[in-house]
Amino acid sequence: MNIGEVAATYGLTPDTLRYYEKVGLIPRIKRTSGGIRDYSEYDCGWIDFIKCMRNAGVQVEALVEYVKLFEQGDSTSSVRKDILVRERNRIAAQIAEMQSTLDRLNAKIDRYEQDIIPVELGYLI
Amino acid sequence: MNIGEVAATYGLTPDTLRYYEKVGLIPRIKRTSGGIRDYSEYDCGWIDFIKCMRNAGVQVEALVEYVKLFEQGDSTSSVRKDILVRERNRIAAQIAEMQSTLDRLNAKIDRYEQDIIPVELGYLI
DNA sequence: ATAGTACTTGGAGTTAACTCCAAGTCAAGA
DNA sequence: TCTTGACTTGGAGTTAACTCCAAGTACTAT
Repeated sequence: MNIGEVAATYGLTPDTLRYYEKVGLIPRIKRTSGGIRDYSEYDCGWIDFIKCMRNAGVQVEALVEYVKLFEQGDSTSSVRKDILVRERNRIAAQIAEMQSTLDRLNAKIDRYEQDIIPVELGYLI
Repeated sequence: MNIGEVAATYGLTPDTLRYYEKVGLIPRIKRTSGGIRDYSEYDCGWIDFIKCMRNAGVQVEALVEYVKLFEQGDSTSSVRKDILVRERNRIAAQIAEMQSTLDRLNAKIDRYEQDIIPVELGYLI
């Protein structure tokens, strides 16, 4: 698969894929004899994983760290796990925060729907 | 309350509060005779609301739009509600996305804990 | 009265994560 | 073979959301 096909498949742009490779967010992609990137299934697996993590707000830097350790082999397994645990916790905390904002927004929308006249601070805004 | 106290109360910096006011994310704050910002309870209510929304990832621009409409009075009520609904839906979608990433991460962490040797794509990364 | 700290402003600088550009190369169809 | 569109690179530009700075003013404690 060339870069355009991969980009279309995963809903990214070729520029983003090159950027990801440049900063080490995905391993270096092999080139054809003409110098064009040829993505393997393994590469696509990484892209899928990275896309999933980025969509959840995991920072590029954390993922770069993970990829780097992964390439260093089995000995880095426990550090890698620590990174995953740390990011998992971050995401869980973020979900909790967003859930409470969601509740607050729903309450506010309800008041808009019931045409409640704002009378005190909590209802005002 | 002056800017330092409000910043400490809400875990923001004075610079951030000035920035929020500058771009219209909170209404303009009244000044003392000496020109120093004096935050009322009403102002703090806004700050609390804005902080909550920002923590959930609602964009500054969307909130500016909301505040602007709010200042225009009751006639903008339904447009304001639409903004809230739109942002509510965005947050709900984002929570769903993060939840699925969380599940994936948890599965991956489990495999790390069980020392499962990566054999195929899904397990590899 | 004075020292010290926190406040004011306009505007410049920073960071993350892309996104775009120019100049050139490769590959597939007519 | 030629055209056309996608690919290559290094590097510059963009956007959002702050964050910092300089020069000056205001309040607070001694």
